[in-house]
Amino acid sequence: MATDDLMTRALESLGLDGPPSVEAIHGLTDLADVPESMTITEVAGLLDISPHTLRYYERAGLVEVARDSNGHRVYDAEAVRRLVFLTRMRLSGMPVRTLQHYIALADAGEHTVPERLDMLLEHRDTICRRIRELTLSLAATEYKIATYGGSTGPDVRAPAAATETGRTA
Amino acid sequence: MATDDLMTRALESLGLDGPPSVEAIHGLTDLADVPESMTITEVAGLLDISPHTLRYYERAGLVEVARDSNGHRVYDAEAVRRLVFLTRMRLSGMPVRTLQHYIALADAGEHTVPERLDMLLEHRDTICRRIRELTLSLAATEYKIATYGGSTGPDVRAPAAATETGRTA
DNA sequence: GCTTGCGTTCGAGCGTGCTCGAAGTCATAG
DNA sequence: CTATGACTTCGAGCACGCTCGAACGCAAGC
Repeated sequence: MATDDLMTRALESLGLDGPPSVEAIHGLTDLADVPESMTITEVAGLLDISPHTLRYYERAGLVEVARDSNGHRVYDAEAVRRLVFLTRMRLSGMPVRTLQHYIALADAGEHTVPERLDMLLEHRDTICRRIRELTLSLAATEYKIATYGGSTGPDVRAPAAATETGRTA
Repeated sequence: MATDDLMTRALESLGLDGPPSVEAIHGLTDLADVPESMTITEVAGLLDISPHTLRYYERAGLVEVARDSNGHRVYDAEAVRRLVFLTRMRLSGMPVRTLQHYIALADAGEHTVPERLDMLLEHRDTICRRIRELTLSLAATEYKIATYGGSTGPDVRAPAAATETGRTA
């Protein structure tokens, strides 16, 4: 069996064949419809995280959020945009510690732009590495599924000697 | 700016353009050169994890490892192959709990093959989802890098109204 | 007036996955 | 004879990222 095919199929099964422009631009711009101000549950719903987590982020110093007359949080567009960024970064694996550093820089002013840019570049590399790792793991998993015999190792060599359990469907 | 280009560049920067057959087959078969038996540090070196972690996996019931006359662990080829599988799965995000379940099934015998296969299929889907997530995050990060202005949000709309910090290099 | 509901603060707790330290055993080197 | 060093077991500790519970506040509805 051609291993190129294997990898190709693995990549195809991701659904990355066609131009994903619609998805992509949505992922990038779904923050265009941010209202003037939102409650904590609204933001939680928007970002698909819990109010608990939002309060945690605030405690961690990642966002400042104003209060209304009742002491309830009022998220303005700025805060929501920041949170969109933060959750994106979290989702792609950036640690909270790193985000704290980033935010501290952002709040420190313009002159920290180069360092922030460096952080983003490094994070980009991290994501790339991770995707490569996952792609390889995916190929390995596909392979194991395809040749499944029940042994814990793929048993790459041993074309006719199924030692433990023989089944190749 | 064309968002297709953005995504395309993002994908290209992964280095997935050419056929990665060599890499792939290596990732799949580097367990072919497994010696008859290995010490804990050798296995740790092979898998790039710590001896501590190997003992932890054993305590967790993920592998059984024999001892020599000194009470030192002796990893046979079977154990090493299993550990290769386990670390691959861990690396791709499968929880230890799930692996415990999988291993329990594998040790339970042939009749658990369908369930094990199901687990692998599900894990494959999980990896695919994760890769898609990361790919999107990568595109977003690339975008933010490209349009970097220092604000926390990408500021997709607002071509001339830089509210916080105006800089678009 | 009282309940219901949605919010608040604070600190503690938890699940995951290691990671470490202490105390001991053995084998080889000097 | 005694280090030195690689290994053992056991239980505890830790970093991370939430997640939760308790006690409270306010505002609208019955």
